[in-house]
Amino acid sequence: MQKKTVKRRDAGASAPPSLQDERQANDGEGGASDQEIYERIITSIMEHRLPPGTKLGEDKLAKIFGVSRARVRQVLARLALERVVVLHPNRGAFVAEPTVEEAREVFEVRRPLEALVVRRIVAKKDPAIIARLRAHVEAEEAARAARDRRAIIRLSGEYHVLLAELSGSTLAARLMHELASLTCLIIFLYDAPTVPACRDQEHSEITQALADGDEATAIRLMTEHLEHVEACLDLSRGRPEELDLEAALAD
Amino acid sequence: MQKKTVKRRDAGASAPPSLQDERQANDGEGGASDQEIYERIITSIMEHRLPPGTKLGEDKLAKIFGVSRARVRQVLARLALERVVVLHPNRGAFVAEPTVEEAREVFEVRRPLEALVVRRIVAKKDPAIIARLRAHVEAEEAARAARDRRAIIRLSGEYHVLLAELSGSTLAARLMHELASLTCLIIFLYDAPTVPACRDQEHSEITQALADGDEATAIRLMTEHLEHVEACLDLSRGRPEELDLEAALAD
DNA sequence: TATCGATAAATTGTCGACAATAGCGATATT
DNA sequence: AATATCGCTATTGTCGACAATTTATCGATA
Repeated sequence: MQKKTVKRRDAGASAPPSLQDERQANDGEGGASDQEIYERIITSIMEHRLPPGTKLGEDKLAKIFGVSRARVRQVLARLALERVVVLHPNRGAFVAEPTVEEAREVFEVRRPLEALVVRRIVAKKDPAIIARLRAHVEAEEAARAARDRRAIIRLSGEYHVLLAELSGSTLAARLMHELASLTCLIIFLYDAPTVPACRDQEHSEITQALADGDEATAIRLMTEHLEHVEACLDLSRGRPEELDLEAALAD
Repeated sequence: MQKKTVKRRDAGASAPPSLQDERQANDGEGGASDQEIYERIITSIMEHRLPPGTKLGEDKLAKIFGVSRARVRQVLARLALERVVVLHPNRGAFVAEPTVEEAREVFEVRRPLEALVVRRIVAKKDPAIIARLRAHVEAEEAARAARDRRAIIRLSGEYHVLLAELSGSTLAARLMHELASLTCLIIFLYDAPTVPACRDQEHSEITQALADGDEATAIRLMTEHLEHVEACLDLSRGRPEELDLEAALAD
């Protein structure tokens, strides 16, 4: 057992704010750190490569990431606390399937939280913040131009996380990270087939209002943006499976 | 004592099966559940029996609760994710010491969140909810009459958690639970020696406004309540230790 | 005597092994 | 032939032991 694993785990309490999508070849051999495993899993979930309901077997993940099962277990526990996965006792971990109620609650909490973030950003009046926001919006537009739907959804959520991080409130950033992950799951579960594709435009407009220091407009645009996203969802019916099951039994 | 090179710890042959009997270690069963351990620790933290900065040794907690270290470790990890404890790598777990910035962020997020909860409660118009709130306020008054300052602080925070739970939003309840725990830590760290003792009164008034279905008044009272609590704190200076250290070094 | 270095002790991090439980398939029975 | 029961397998839950790192103590030396 002479693995030269010189893992530097610095500051477990500080979450790296920067979000990077590096698909490093740590599959099979070479250990991955907890943070890497966490980000790989949650990115896959946000991009819907792991659909809601997917079983996340501990042994399989351990093999995939080339680490021990205990490590995977820790990451799974963290994801469960963030409600991105659910843990069934003695059954294992599954990608969460938020109910309609939970979906509404997420948007309900996000509205005032996003307004708070916007107020903080406007109060800062920092050109560097605007620059980073513009760069992110450009990345979103690039993904949209490339028709990379998965990246579009993920980047769209990450815009709000970036906003919260740049606002300077670590608490708001943490909450937004969790809510954005859940929102990605919700969108994939309930989004109507017709993609509105209006979100990039709105992110750009919000960024512009922030650049102008127009707080009222920024908050209004943000609120409308969230309402648009929620309106594009089909929350009138239950989960697909539940609906199918009910319908099948009704016949 | 002729233990010169004793590396194995099982050499003593002291049977560990029933060491540290389970007098108050476990809450009734042969072993404490994760949830029980979690609640015991967080209640102690909220009541300031575990002051900020206290080291939470894994082995000690394992002995105290009569469970294995792995179990304690899980609970500690959960508390760390809730930011009630901080984990220093290779150093252990400590009760968190929120900074002034973090304290302000907590109140900043609580304000709109509490308003959201109040709106939900008013919309429900459920007499059972009012009854439970009144019962809780009575418990607060009883603790106040008994001069049980620790219980007062804990119950004061739990009033808001109860409010969020009764509002029907599991998400809001979860967030409020975390924010209330942090608020308890903040109050113990920064509360001025002069106890205002105005909180019970305000909880009662808020409950009355909710009973009347007066949303505007309830939100106003709640907002003012939070502002009062925050105003009673001494957030103008840093943490006591930091302040002392800085002052000492300045000379 | 004070500072620096080395050794010792205690605590945390990690892992593999064992036990328990749920799911599934085979089998036998009505 | 359909169903209920029993046993098997695969996966999760738990634990104790080992390794690594930090902290404390002690001794040597200038």
